[in-house]
Amino acid sequence: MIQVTLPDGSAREYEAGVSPFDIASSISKSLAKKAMAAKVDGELYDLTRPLEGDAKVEILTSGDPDVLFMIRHGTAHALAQAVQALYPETQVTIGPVVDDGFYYDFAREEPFSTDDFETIEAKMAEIIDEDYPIIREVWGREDAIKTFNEMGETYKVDIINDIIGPGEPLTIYKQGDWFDLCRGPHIPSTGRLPKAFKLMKLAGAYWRGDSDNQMLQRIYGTAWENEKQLKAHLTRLEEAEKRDHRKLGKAMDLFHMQEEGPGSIFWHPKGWTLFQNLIEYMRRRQDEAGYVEVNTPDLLDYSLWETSGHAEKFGENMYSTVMPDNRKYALKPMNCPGHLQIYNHGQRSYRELPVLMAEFGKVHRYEPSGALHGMMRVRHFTQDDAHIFCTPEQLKQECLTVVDLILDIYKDFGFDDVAIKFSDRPEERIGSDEVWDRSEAALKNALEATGLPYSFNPGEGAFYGPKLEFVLRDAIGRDWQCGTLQVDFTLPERFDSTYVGADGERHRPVMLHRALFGSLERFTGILIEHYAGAFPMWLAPVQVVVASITEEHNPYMEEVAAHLRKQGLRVEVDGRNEKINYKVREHSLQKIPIIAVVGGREMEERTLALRRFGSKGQQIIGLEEGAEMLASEALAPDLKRSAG
RNA sequence: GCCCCUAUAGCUCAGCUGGUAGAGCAACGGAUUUGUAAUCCGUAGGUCCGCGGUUCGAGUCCGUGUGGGGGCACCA
Repeated sequence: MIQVTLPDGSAREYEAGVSPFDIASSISKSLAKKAMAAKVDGELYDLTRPLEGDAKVEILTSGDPDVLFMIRHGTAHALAQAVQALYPETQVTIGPVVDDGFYYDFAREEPFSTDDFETIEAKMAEIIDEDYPIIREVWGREDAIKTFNEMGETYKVDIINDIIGPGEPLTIYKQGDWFDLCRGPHIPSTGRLPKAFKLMKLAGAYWRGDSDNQMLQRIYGTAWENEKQLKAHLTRLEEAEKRDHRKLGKAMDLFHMQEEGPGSIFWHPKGWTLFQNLIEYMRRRQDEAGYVEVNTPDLLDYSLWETSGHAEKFGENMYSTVMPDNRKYALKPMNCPGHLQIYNHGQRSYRELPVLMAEFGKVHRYEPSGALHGMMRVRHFTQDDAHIFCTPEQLKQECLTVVDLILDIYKDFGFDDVAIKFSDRPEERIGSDEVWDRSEAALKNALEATGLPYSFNPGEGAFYGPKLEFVLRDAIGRDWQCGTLQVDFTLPERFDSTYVGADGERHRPVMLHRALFGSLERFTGILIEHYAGAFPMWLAPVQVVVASITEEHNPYMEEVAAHLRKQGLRVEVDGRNEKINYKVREHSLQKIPIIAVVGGREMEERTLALRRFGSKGQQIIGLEEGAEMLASEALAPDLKRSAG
């Protein structure tokens, strides 16, 4: 007997052997027409596949996130069918659903071009118009391998041989004369695809994600339930493009990059102010949290990284050179060995622990050329790095404190939605399994004590220890991995770090690696995009522009500027012989938080006419009072809090 | 690193199928002295990314290098 829950919440019963589609038809013609898929006992299920026994069935129609998933998957199949119809020499591989759409990977000698997209899209539309029923079949292993081999679809054969377990059924989905090996499920016919799709981009991708394998051609597409959603999505992409930090960095004169320094940033005065604001803020927060700040050499003997194990794993990515003294030096790619040297300098007592050692450390990494991306991934960057040396007993508390600090700091930038990922031992690692057992347990234990939700990234830990990653969601919903917290029992061992315990014996400290912003360069880039260049006053490189109506008012303008600067505000003046409209436009485009206009009235009454970014009104306020008000508005969030 | 795309003035871009470069903004000079998102006129500005090739002739076609973009792989 089959129990069915209807969209209105009521329930009916059916005999086994009917399909969800039969059920939908028995309820109403319109439901049968709208139905896209079913959920059977909570699992997605083909609408037209007969039900075998007792089951709880739900009929899914548009508006359901699972339906969108099915639409995207169906559109991926339409893409593959269209491509093979147009370019028969093409082999298909896989075509999964991803965020906002889908992709399909093809193998073909000749490269596709985005110029082909129009042709392919038209063919896809044709396939949808044909309304081919999508039919599920279960094939025998031998048959499937034989068939795909005969067709020259070697990748499908690989999938059957290497990926699908021997016990698993091989399902084939047919639409018209085309079919694909696919786990399914699928919507009942191509005609139900909404045609709200668009092929987006072309990319290379390694077969099975392995850089030793052949490179395939990937076509990305986006697909939605209707034209309106598709349009909205495309608009979102345009909006995101407008806030691109590379674009805004140029337009706002924050930084530039050039050919001679691939992956390195030339900070212009305004960008550097922004950068320094972040450092000052972090320095205050760390001071408050009991950190001490240090500075260690950028250039050190290579042997330190041989000791740490970084040379073996990342030697290729280190800038190193042999100097005339015949010693090999390296630009530090991370600060850990430096901090261990300071920790090891002299004898440590348990009474000193924990030691919280912070450094705004510039590091150099020869990142693969293809990885470089604006200021988000560079070869020369600054970490807000710190290492916490503590006793095993202190470990949990220290982890908890770091997590609290990270989340609290992100809040000050409006990042309230932060996801935490826990990564355990990778395949390539140092340290014994016993040590990994301990460090993973310790970190997990601390994480669970926070009570925060987290996800699990198996095998993604650092080579010396497990890690937490903090992923924040920006103003337009994009995710960025920034902070990290790693537990390390191994490097203290390798560098023979010790402390003397209460028992008078030497013990091994535990080392925590943590960064909150991660890379200052990257974090600055994220902030540019998050705020779309309209920084809150405390971060803005220029907080106030004082603009005169005519040159006659320039002396008062200078007086006002001097007054505001005395309050610690970052002020520029605009006394050019231009219309006030022109000046307001220019500084609004530069997203200056406050434009203070001064003309005859203001000069006379010793006032300011303030215009705030994003609002058109003006506020008339006395010079003294206005300066004080602006100064308090310009305080960093932590200073605002302590000012009460 | 791999695949595809791409490089023209400080910036954003135009330059059809090969015939020795053009616009807007910015800059500079002048006029204008202006009340909350572009005042007018004028001037100057380019090894068309580097190198090599094809051609009578290359910004344009081909090769190669470098940078950049979109992905993949990588990410201490």
